[in-house]
Amino acid sequence: MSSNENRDKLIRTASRLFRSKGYDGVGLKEILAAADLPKGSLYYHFPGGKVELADAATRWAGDWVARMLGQCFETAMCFEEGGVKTCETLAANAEHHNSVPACPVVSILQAAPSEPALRKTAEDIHNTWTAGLVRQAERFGVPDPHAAALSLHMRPQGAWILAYAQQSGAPFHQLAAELRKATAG
Amino acid sequence: MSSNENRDKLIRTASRLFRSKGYDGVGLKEILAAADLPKGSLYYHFPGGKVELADAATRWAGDWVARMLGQCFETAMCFEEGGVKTCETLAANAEHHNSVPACPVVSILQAAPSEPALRKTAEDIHNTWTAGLVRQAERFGVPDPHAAALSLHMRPQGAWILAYAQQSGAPFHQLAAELRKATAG
DNA sequence: AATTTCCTAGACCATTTGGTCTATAGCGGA
DNA sequence: TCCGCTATAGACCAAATGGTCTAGGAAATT
Repeated sequence: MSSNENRDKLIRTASRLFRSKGYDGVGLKEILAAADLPKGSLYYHFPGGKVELADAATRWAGDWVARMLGQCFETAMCFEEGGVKTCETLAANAEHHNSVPACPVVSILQAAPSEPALRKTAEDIHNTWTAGLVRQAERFGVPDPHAAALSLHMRPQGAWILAYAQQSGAPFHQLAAELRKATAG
Repeated sequence: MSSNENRDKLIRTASRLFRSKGYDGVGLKEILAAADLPKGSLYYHFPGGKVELADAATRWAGDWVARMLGQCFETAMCFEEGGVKTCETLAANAEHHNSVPACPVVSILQAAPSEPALRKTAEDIHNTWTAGLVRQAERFGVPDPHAAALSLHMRPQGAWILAYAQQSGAPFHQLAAELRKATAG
């Protein structure tokens, strides 16, 4: 068995489950059953146990989001359009999978008080996202790039909470429409 | 012992802990220790156990938010100002307690897949908030009240996530400033 | 063929989980 | 005084939790 195959399977499975039920809502038992792997594999690949696995899974999903953000903004004609594309991508994903997983960072955030490592992970990922948005805002010559980046971090984040709550892509579409109006008007 | 005294203490304690560590991140043991009450009291007041307690705690906190929203908008001169006041209130709370608890609904949302009752609770509270915002938007003669209400639900929700993540009121201030600018310009 | 390395397999452990159940303390009314 | 009700008190339970540890299989290296 190529080592990384099962390691990656653990990461993908864990990410999916954590994003659906939260860090504390998922047991190792459930993750291992879903990945069809024994406990030995987990503790071989992740000696740090559940926390290390969650860390890896969250960074993996966080990178996916960062890349997605990059693509949405690279192909956009202005800053707001990047936000629109982001929302549409998140909505499309929701509709494709017929379910809305939580933002990967949010799914581990509640465990932060008990697991300091995860707080650090969440902070790192948020910083990456914000830094990327700042860069894009600067690229488009937005007046206050930092404020614009924070704004475009907050708004999809809020839409994501509502989308997760009602398990629907509608809030993403709502936000996309709103951002589109801001561009035109 | 007046019955409702300890019942309320359980609700307040549970709400605080759930909002800090999430539904699955808090055990009954911890709640009872924090409230200094035995298990018998919990199951007397809440025969449904943890779920019923979480339900009561979330509705209690959700009502607080709804009343807060009401006050912020009643005393405002326009719709956006209501949003500004809401953000400032949330920021003030964060700074007063030197900690940012999660939105009460968010704190139980991740348990929804396993506990359908809590999904219903979350939905009810979100509907209450949105309905209140729609009413206010109508009162101020906002063009599209429903869209405006959803927008002003999403945005503080997103700010709340960031505030919770970095345990700081700053995101609320950032959003308040942004909304203030939208009023003026 | 023997050895070494990598990874899987899962038994086993102490602790904690949510939940049930019985006993009883305190008190108001008869 | 005795009763009956409310509420507390916590022992107790089966199941699940995250984590450790030993054994072994598979394949590459010698």
